[in-house]
Amino acid sequence: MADVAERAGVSTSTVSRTLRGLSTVSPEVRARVEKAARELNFAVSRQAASLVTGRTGTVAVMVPTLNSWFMGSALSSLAPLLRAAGMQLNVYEIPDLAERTAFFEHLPARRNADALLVFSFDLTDEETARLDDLGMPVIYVSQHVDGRPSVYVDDVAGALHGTRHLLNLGHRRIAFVQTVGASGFSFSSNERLLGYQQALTEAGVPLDDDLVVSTLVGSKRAAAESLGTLLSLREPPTAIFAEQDEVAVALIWNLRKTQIPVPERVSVLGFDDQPLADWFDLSTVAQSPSDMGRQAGELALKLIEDSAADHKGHIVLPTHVIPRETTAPVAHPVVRERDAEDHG
Amino acid sequence: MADVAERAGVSTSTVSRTLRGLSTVSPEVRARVEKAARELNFAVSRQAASLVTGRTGTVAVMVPTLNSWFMGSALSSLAPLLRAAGMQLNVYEIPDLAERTAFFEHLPARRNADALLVFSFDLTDEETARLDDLGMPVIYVSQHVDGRPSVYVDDVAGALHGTRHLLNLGHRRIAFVQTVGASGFSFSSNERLLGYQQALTEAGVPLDDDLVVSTLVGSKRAAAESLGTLLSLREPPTAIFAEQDEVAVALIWNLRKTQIPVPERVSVLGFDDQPLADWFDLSTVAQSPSDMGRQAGELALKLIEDSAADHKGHIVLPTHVIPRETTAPVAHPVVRERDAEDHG
DNA sequence: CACGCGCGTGAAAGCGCTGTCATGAATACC
DNA sequence: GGTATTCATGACAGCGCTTTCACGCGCGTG
Repeated sequence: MADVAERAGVSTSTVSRTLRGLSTVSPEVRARVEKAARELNFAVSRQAASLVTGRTGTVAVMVPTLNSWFMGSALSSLAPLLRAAGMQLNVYEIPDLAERTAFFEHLPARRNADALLVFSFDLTDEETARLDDLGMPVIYVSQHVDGRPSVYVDDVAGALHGTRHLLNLGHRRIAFVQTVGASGFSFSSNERLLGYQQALTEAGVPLDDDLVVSTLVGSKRAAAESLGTLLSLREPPTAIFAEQDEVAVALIWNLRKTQIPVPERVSVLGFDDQPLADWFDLSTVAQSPSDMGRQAGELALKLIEDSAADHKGHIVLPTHVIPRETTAPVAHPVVRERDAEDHG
Repeated sequence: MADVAERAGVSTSTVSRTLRGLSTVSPEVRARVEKAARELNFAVSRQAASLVTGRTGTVAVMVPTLNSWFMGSALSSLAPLLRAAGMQLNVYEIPDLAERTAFFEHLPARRNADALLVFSFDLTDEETARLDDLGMPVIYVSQHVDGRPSVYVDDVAGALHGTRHLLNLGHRRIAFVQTVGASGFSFSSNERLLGYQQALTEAGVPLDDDLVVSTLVGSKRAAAESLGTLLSLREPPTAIFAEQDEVAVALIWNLRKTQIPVPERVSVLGFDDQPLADWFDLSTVAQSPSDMGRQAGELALKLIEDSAADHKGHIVLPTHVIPRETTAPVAHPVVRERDAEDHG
């Protein structure tokens, strides 16, 4: 910076003021300084600046993985927003328990960021408490923590609407396929299950535990097993609601393999609306991680700007049912009508 | 740090030495300092440290998007590697030309990182030159730049082997579908085309410009148009080699829609081997972005460690043909045999 | 017993910025 | 026309750390 100052024939104070866009610099001087800075290829060291301002100009995000549609979309909308605000984006990928423990032990983000966005972790109370005295705003994304700023999708409503869609098509035997996935990654399982159950109850359809199965995400084989369980029930489902598109697609893949037509014989509904869903013409419940990323980013910037704001409200995002080609009216209306009479 | 020093009854120098693990600290003092640091929940400020050491403990990556299988995989393998080395990961997402210009104008990474990984950009000479005097190791990933450390996949060989696979199945009319995508994002188009041409030439099959078409990535409609072009040729292809899995899948989607059986009537071969390929049972040429990320990360750490190393060699990664269900022997061997006689 | 040497430690000088305060010039006011 | 006021600018302290250098102690050596 001294070099720039010398070249422009001013003091470092003036250079600093110019480069930070303060208004108390005369236009000619500003021009001179900017020219010098450009010529010398100068960029302010955030490190040095942060030392005195106490602000790092960095937002840290803690994510379970970078390799997923969900995180990709969320970060992809978050990043430009931060850049526009002159902030850097620091990523902590915490894929397993060991890393997680290490993270909470050392809190490497401490003093190295102005805010932390925690994505999709089911944190323990201890962990949350640890983040509380991190000395910076912490925003919980894709999860809700009482009394802390959170941004998340309304999974209950999403599953409720999805299930209603199937009910409206005449289905009564509706299975729900839960996901067991990477540890520590919260898939909001319970909330989605809850919405499913709520819709059934509301429609007067009794809950049947046999219709709720779990499967491993990303495994065709595991999907085949779950499918087998459902298809070998005394009264198999006419529709399957999978908690995640990937699982829905795995089910469809197996159904096709077995020559069971979708949706003629079995309707399949997903949840997420990731690109894969479109490729498979999968009916699904859409959520928007990019909206989530954006909202979370905006909230972070707001809290950094004005830490007194102390926003503790939750931002809840909507879902939308997207009917495509894998859901259709139930195949045997006659049987259904008798059911209806039973309940009437 | 002063607090820790006071509590432990030593000078800040000693605290600094202890916390950095220097050996010139007596065991008793070390224990005292560590205890004090733990009690005060103290963590060294990287900012302040970097001010004097000149090292930021940060690696910057410049990526065109975060929302893609390729980037997700690459970063997902890069991140833990950096964390293990005590480095932070700083992400610059440059999705469009405006951001790109801004990035090269201000070079925000300057002095805020110890190394820069540039992913998948087709940089101009000017831009490369600009990065040259960034004052830190710059590693080019998924692209090669002469005289600069680069890590990339051997696209020519990949396309060569992919095309050979189709040739070996008896195909002679093999189309190649190029990708026109997000601007600034390099898909190595030319290299893959080159490999394709090389294989044909090597097999004595004349190049036919009609068999090379371009399409927009991620658009079913665009794929339909390209497909239409190929299917309305006087002598349509019996196999299609798409430069990217996503395009291959879009082609298959359209072929199925039109009741043209894959691979019985037309073989389709992709390139990338992203998860989508597996879902569609797509035969493809596999590359490993996670290997790429790892190699690039290791190279970055090496260059940071020992800037004298001045590694300018290129790391070239292999590809593998993965035959699945969308490539099969050509349908009309009779015609082919006559062809073969023609060339004999 | 004197001397030199290594070892553990502390004092102090910055690293590159920002922010306060002082300064002087230009403008405004009575 | 003299004083008050604004305004642009510069000098300088200090943010929290690392790193040199100097110091003093205890040891081995001649």
